[in-house]
Amino acid sequence: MGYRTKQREYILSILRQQAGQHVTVAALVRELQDRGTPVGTATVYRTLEQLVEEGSVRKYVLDGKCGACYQYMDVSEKSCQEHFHLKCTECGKLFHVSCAYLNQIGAHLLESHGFVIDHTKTVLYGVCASCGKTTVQQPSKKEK
Amino acid sequence: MGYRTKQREYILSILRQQAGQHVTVAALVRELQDRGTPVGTATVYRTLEQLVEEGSVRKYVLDGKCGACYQYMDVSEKSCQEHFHLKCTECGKLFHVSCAYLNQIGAHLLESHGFVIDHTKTVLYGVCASCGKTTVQQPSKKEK
DNA sequence: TTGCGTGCAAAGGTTTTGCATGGCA
DNA sequence: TGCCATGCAAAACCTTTGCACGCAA
Repeated sequence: MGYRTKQREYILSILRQQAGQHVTVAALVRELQDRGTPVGTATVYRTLEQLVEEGSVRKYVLDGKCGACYQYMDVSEKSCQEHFHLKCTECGKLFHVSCAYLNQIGAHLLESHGFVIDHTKTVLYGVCASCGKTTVQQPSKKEK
Repeated sequence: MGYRTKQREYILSILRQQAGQHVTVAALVRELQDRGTPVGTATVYRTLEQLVEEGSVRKYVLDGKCGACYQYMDVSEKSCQEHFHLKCTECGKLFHVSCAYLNQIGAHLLESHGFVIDHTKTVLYGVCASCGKTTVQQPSKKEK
């Protein structure tokens, strides 16, 4: 589905290169620009939409602040690579955590609670290691 | 924190009445209007922001399409600091889950990842038992 | 040649912000 | 009285859409 155009190749090239990581549309457009292969924003959106549909890319809507994030799933990971996302409420940083222990959670939720977790939309909020050292669980909003 | 203004009361009144349900800012503004107690949109946003901060209200960003959803947590639920919340993306229902297994997660995250999870902000998204029987989690986009 | 893909700009919607005014404490 | 809260409008953003042109098949 879809023609094989150079714009699509440029976009896929970046996505594959950063497979597993989160990329925003803005970052993607900037990178394309920097590489000397600029692609229109609308095209980027339209292409990503298709990729999400066909399952090559996941779309995350972490919070309205900075727009959606897209993540390329390479073939091997597409089915099994399940990891959690931790977002620090202090520094806003996003952590990808994929450890055996956490991976059991999905299975536990399903077996004991009949709940199929969607890693695409789930984000664990809290305070990361570096912020935790200095802060005393104080939800701040002023540091904008 | 914050003055006790009538606008705030109007907003809280609606939120409390629909406790547990999710409300969009647009719907809130419309309802306020219909009740003959209109409140400026900016004020609604600012008030909700405060309520989210103090934990009375939860903010959900399910998909960028229709804006964020807000959900009032009544007092009995507010103190659910030590268990997880599961929200079904199909029926929108919120589940409070507190089992020994899940409670270990907080400890694990802290010990192995230095991450202090905030249960008041964290929601696990997925498909609940009853919805899972019939649905096959298909990311659709057509039903706008 | 056909029709999808692309780019640009404009439109659309949500959320934020600046500023003067009004109300709580 | 001092400050925060409110409202309005404008701005800021992200995303979508219309339309003419270009390119893949």
